[in-house]
Amino acid sequence: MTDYAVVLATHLAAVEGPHAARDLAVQTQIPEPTASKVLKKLARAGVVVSQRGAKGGYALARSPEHIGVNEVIEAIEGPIAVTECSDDTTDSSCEYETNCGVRANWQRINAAVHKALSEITLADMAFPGTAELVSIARSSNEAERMRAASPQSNDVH
Amino acid sequence: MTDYAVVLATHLAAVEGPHAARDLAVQTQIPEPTASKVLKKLARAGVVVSQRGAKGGYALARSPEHIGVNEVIEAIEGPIAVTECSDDTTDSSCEYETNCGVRANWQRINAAVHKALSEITLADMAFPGTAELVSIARSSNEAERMRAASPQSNDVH
DNA sequence: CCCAAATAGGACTGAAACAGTCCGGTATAT
DNA sequence: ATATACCGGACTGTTTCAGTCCTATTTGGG
Repeated sequence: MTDYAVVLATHLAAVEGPHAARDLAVQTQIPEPTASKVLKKLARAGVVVSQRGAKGGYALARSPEHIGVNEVIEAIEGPIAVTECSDDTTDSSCEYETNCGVRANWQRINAAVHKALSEITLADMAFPGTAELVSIARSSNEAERMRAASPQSNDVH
Repeated sequence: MTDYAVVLATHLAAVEGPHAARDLAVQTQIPEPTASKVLKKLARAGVVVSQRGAKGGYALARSPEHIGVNEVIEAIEGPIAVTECSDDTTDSSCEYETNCGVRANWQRINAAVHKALSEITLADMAFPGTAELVSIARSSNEAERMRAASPQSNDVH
């Protein structure tokens, strides 16, 4: 579902102008009800704006270079997890300092992911420049090495 | 489960020396069978090494500063998703160029996440330096802004 | 003024993933 | 020999998720 959102948002970035949900579904090969659902979430999150009624449709809320893929992903999956250490009365879970230290640092991981994602804009996705294609080629070795490991779920979140 | 892995690995990085699964479970407040399961996966992926038999236990396979959290996370969840466009006969799913272009760029997102995660080592998690604490403070604004959005699942996976 | 087009919102369902547990097997110090 | 501790996998109940469908509500056009 998250990947659908990225595909749809990128398509909106590439073509520009309002699109009916049905048209987008056809053009992106995504089943229509699902595409509609995704677009609703994107609208709710403020990534796209919607126009109801006849001749209505969806369009990006801002210009593609000002929308990071993090916004698209978080619109679908909710905010990247922030494990709060203890907002509860019992701080018993914190009596082991080393463990608590880890949980405090957990947000560093989230921040890193968030930052990495926010640095990729829909403009990058829709109109990849040559400079960035190089960086893709360079990282393809890593990608292939990764593929060897375990065969499990997809999704980013 | 992924967060358990990070907690356990960080604990191994912080203390050093072999630890029995049971001890680790107690020290990290993680239910023992689950901790054991996680450790097995980490061993399988080569993040930690195991010593069987009496006086056995787990220890990091390498020094903490040479193990990125990406290794820990990928050991549990499998490699970060790589949506391959088409290794199939029918290239029908590629007849819409804009759509296919997106899928090609999808791996850029994965690469970015992978890179961000690999730049955080277990040493960073176990012994956070002051310099990096600054970067955490700086990014806490973002974190709080994120919190406002939608109330959904956690996990990084 | 009325109708058709199009989104908003939510209820519902079947399938998949996941956390957590448990057991029989194997290796190894004492 | 024996107690200790990891290895491997099977099993289960819960939860999440993708996908569908139905009923408003809004809006442009004849």
